[in-house]
Amino acid sequence: MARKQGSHSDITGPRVRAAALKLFAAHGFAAVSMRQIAAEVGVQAGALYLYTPDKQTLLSDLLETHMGEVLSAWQAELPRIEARGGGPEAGLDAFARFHIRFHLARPQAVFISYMELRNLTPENFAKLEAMRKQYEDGLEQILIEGKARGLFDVSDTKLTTLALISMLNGVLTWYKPEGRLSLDRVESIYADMVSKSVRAQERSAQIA
Amino acid sequence: MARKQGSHSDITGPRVRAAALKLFAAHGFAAVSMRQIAAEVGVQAGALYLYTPDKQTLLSDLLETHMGEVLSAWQAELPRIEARGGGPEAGLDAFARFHIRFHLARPQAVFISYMELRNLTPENFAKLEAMRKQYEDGLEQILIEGKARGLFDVSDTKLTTLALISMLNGVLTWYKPEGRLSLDRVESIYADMVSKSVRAQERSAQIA
DNA sequence: GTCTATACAATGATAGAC
DNA sequence: GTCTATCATTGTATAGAC
Repeated sequence: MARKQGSHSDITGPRVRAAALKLFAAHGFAAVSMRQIAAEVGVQAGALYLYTPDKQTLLSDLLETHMGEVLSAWQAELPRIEARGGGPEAGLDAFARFHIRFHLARPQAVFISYMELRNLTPENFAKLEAMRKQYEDGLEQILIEGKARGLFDVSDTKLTTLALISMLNGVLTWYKPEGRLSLDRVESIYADMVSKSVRAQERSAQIA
Repeated sequence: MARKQGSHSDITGPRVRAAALKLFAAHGFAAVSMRQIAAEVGVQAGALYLYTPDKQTLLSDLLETHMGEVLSAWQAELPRIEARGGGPEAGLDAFARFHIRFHLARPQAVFISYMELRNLTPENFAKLEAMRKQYEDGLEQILIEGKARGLFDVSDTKLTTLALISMLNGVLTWYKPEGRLSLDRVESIYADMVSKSVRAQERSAQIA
């Protein structure tokens, strides 16, 4: 029989995206059906097409929204770095802590951002790649400046940028909020490893 | 004993696994159909079931074979570490270089080993996790020994193990054999970052 | 051992009733 | 705006011919 008649487009739209995000993160884009998403929302499959032209667009909207949030959140972080002196060391520490904190607060969006890129159309993929590159460039600039000042010993800033981000992303694969380590502790350990891995050697014995 | 004209089980079996590996890595387990795998091999879909009971087993066989190769290859590497003195510093360097080299030689298998774990049945997943843990323990033992000797400054060996492996795995996302950096160079840069990120501070100025 | 043929559920997406 | 009903297609897997 006829179920609810109410107009819910303003609330159902976000719920559709939330359900898709949750299910894509849990099972993968290709493994999740529109019917599953609809069931999670509590509507029929056909109703989803009021909120997205197709499944592919639903995915790319989630990814673009996420990367947009990453970029603007990092922009918002920059004044805080200046307040700490603004040098490359402060910047690198801030980047590591920001990355850990922000990503752990949005594990599902981060997860699909790294897993489901290949399910995007070439156009959508290119747009996401450009945003990701912009974020990476923020870190690389810090490395470049630190290297120029002799603070960092980095032979290849591009490679090092990617290596550091990979290390930081790894936290997603194991971190559990109820685990033995607090978020602050995890942040500090990672920030310390990042810092040490690029720091120029103080004059002292090298290992053989 | 009637001779058959197309007896190829000894060659078709490996080709089925090779095709599945290639397609799973390229598009994801859930996105690849048995029909696609069959087309890649050049047989009909039904013929695949001569070589695997089902799609899920095809995946878990690929992953278990790969992890078995990782473990035995690392075992084979241990004598080489002894030859270099056998200390934690030599061990850590050897691990980083081994991991980079071995993984870059099998990018597809490594890729699905990290991406498709969630598509395994709980039993198959548990088996794979145990093998992965065994590999990680090899690295953690090096860190534990280095920490005990005062060579490494590592506050949490488990977390550091995961962070280092994440960093090393990252090479897969960007390395191209025809790129601007040689494999040796990449190996060296990563091994250097790994080494520095855990090395105990020589006495000298700390950053503020 | 490999094929064709097929079973039969599930998929993404659309049309039209209310 | 949501529903039911439906479309063409594709999914995994099996049966039986040769």
